[in-house]
Amino acid sequence: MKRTIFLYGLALAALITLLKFLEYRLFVRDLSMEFYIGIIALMFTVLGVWVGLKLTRKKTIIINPNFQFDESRLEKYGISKREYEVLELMSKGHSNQEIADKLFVSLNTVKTHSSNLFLKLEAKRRTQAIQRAKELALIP
Amino acid sequence: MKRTIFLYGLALAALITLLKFLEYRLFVRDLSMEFYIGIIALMFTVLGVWVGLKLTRKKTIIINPNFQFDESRLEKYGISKREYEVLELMSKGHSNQEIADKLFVSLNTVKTHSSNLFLKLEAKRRTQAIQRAKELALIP
DNA sequence: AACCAAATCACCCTTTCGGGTGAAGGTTTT
DNA sequence: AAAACCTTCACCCGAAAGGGTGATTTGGTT
Repeated sequence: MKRTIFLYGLALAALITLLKFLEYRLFVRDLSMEFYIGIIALMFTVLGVWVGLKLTRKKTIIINPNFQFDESRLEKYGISKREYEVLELMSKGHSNQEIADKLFVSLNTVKTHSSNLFLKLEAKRRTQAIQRAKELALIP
Repeated sequence: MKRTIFLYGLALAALITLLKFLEYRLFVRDLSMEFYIGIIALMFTVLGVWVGLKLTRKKTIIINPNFQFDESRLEKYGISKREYEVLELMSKGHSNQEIADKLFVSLNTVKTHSSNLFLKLEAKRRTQAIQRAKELALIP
């Protein structure tokens, strides 16, 4: 982060130097105003894109490839064991009926669990719930 | 994506209008050159940051950092570009209607694409298709 | 004993999904 | 030109999913 800011300062300094040089050329010679403005706009756009990239790249790494189950995370979101079992099967692509068969409960029960899951994970659909759960490292 | 580019164009147009206005003020009145340059630099930096953010936001959602997109895999399963776009949005938890809105096509079109996807991925449900696609390293 | 959270199930109703089929327009390949 | 493929869209219909509400049982806590 500090390095990014340092590099940003460096780039800024370089830009200003270049600008001053261009400014000199502008007033002494034949460079048109439009060209000058264009250069400035281009340079600062590039600079802005670069800064934007630098500042957001970090968020990419937040999530985990090597999954480690952590029960405290479940408590954090108030997800019970049974709900978690439903969530796991759900993420593997099973239908509610299949989940009901595997857990030896009725279809209605699975629906209740999944409804509660959606509330706790702030999801509207099961695919969204799965996505959320992965982001929260609840499931691999 | 198309929307981003469109908005970018719009923002650019607005900026240029503002620039022309400032340019007028500069030559007719009392605005200093430095001030003018500063405004331009600032505006285009902001624009650049915004564009940078827009272009990288997608990568923020990636769960598996060691994912490498490989087009040959898609060909292996006969998945077209459009179908792949649907698959991506699907895996992010969007409904068919939401996907249709994002891709600027009708709900029926999305259904067709997803049906074809299920055939090609040998899946019965969208959750299963997502699971399969991840196993096949088609999506992160 | 009283209380509470979890788990179970039911019923009703709406929305979303998914399968099947057909079709039109466009591009690429043969 | 014909064939093959992609993309787009439509209609119908049944299956699955999801929301809301209420009820019962059970195990653990107070």
